[in-house]
Amino acid sequence: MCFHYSLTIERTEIEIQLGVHFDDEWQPVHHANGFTFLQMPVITQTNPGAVQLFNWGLIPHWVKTKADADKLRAQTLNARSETVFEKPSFRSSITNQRCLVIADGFFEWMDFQKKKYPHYIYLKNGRLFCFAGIFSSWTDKETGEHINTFSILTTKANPTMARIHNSKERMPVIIPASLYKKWLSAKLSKAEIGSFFNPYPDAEIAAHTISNLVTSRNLNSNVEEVKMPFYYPELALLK
DNA sequence: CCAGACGTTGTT
DNA sequence: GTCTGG
DNA sequence: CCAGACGTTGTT
DNA sequence: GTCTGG
Repeated sequence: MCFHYSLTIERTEIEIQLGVHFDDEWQPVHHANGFTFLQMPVITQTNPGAVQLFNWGLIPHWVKTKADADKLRAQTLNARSETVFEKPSFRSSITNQRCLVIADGFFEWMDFQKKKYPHYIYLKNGRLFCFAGIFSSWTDKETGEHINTFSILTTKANPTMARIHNSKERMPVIIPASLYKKWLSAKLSKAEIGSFFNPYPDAEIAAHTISNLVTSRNLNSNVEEVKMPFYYPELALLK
C-alpha cells in the first residue's frame, strides 16, 4: 500500500519531463499524507495533455452525502489491483477513468522488534515516476460542489519492498515511463489493463531509513528534511 | 422486499 | 488492545 | 499509515 | 449504482 508520498519538483520541471501542460498553482510537496485528502497532480485518460489537481481518496459517483464521502475516502486511498474490477467503489473507474499519479518518492514503515522504522523509497535514477491511478468525479447534491478524486493501485511487493514493508508486503503499482501512453489509452481490454499490475523492477528502486519527522504531530513534516537519511543503529542487526 | 455496505491491511 | 483523527 | 486517546451527558 | 444479508 501507499498512504504517504512526495512530489518535490517544480511545476515547469514536471511539464518538461512529462510533456504536458500544468496550468494550476503548484508548490512541491515533500510529504503528502493521504489522510488529509489533499490535492495532488494527476494526468487523466480524458485529458492526457494536462496535469490536473485531484483530491487523494476516491469518492465513487454513487455516494449520497458529504458525510458518507468523508467516511469512504479514508478507505479508498489505495485500491487493490487484484480486486479492482469487482469492488463497487472502483469497478466503474478502472475501465475508462484511469490516471497517472505523479510522484518522486513514497514512504513505508518497517516493523522491527515492535517498533516502526520509516523509509523513503525512490528511483535510483532520481527521476519522477507515476503510480497507476483511477479517478472519479463526484457532485455534492447539497451544495452543487464538484470534487475530482483519485486512488492509487497496489500490488504485491518486490523483494526490496517486501524487506521494508515487512508487515504487509505490498507496494504501489508504478507504471514504467514507456507505458504511460498505453495506461491512458481508451479501449484496453481487461487483460491488457491487468498486464500493468506487476511489482516494479527491484533493480530500479532505492531506499533509506528516515527520522520520525514524517509523522510528527508538533513539527511540519512537509519540509525537505523529511526524506533525509537517518541512521538507526539497532537496524544494523538486520544486515 | 428493504437496509446497509461499498476499503485498505494483516493476524501473538 | 482497539478505535479515531490527521 | 502512525499518534494518541481510551469519559460522562444528551441530541436539530 | 449495485450487491448482500436479513
